[in-house]
Amino acid sequence: MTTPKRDTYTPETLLTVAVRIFNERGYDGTSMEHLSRAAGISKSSIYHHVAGKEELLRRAVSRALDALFAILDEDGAVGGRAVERVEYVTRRTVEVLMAELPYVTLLLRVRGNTKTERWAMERRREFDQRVADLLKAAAAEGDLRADMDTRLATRLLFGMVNSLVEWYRPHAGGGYDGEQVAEAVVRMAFDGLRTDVPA
Amino acid sequence: MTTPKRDTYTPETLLTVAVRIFNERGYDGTSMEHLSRAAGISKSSIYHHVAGKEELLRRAVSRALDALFAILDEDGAVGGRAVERVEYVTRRTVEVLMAELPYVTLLLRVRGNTKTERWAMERRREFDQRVADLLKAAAAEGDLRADMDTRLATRLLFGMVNSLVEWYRPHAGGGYDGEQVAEAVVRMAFDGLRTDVPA
DNA sequence: GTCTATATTACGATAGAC
DNA sequence: GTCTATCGTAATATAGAC
Repeated sequence: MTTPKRDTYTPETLLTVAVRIFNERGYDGTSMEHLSRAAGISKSSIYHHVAGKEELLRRAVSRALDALFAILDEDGAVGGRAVERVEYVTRRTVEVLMAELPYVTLLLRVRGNTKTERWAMERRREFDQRVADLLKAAAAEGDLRADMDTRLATRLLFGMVNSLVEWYRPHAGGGYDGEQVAEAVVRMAFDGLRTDVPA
Repeated sequence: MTTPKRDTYTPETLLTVAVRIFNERGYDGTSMEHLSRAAGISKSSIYHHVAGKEELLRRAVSRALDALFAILDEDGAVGGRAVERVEYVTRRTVEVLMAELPYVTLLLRVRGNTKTERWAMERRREFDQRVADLLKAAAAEGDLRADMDTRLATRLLFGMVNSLVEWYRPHAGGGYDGEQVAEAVVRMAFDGLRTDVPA
């Protein structure tokens, strides 16, 4: 079994450090020198574990993408009324985003300067398209307001969800509970901020 | 008067080119060589117009910040019921974001690696705080749902608004009308996506 | 105002010792 | 597995001609 012997790096433990620095400085703003100082080993030692900077990026965004796509295969995302599936995917995306925060953060900030970045952007677009199809189905079933374009609604909804990476921090002093955030996102998106008044 | 004589660059016209490339490749991912090729002049010619890369960034984020702060001084943001002021600021922020799209985009993506970036982030936090105070007042007046933390609501609301920079493009083929987008944001944020049902 | 040429530093990555 | 030393390239910025 994989006993955590400590001390020496593996590609996975090195990735944890690298992703943190990538998110602090941006991928392009992070040099191997920055990574080596944060990891406490020399630049050349990093190359013993991974092929280079771009492999670290590829491992990170893959992890984020795998976690996001897995949502779409869960029971709550494949059965029942479309509007229920949309709510389910929304809530689960918030949860995955918080559970895999640094990896998803990196994914959402990729600019497309390298082959790895362009591949990540393309897979992310696929995920967005799958979600957009869900909203379209919910609108067709009459459960979403008809006066709003579904593609636009998808973008706003997931713009709100994805914005979590800009401020959500686990365990922070004034931090929010994960469940509280997911609930707030769903409430605001589907029922709105305004005090309920009789229609 | 400032006749647009064409052809030769000014700091302002150069900024237009630079901001576009900054947004395509990211600020750190953009070299002076990239800028010189995009502008059609040599690297050294750029230094004739501006002190360097960071001055271009400073000019860009200043323009974005000035436009955003100006909203808070407009009539609709200072008078009347707080919830009306929140709606006004939300709508106007969407409009400013679309009108100054490349500049605001750059502002929202700075990471804090340089003094200019840290200054921009600090001013942006001030703006966010001013908006958060507005929502707090609206909640105190009973016009926003009481079961949601106002700081959290502010973050979600402006997360949604700011996400526009990730996809909104003016004049695009399948593009949205600016007014339509602003209306959709306000509708979704305050009334929710769901079909209205009697309370 | 724009250019070519270049100084200087930083970068990603490798070689080879221990 | 980690290190020091270094290679080759690309970065920001400047010098000086036109």
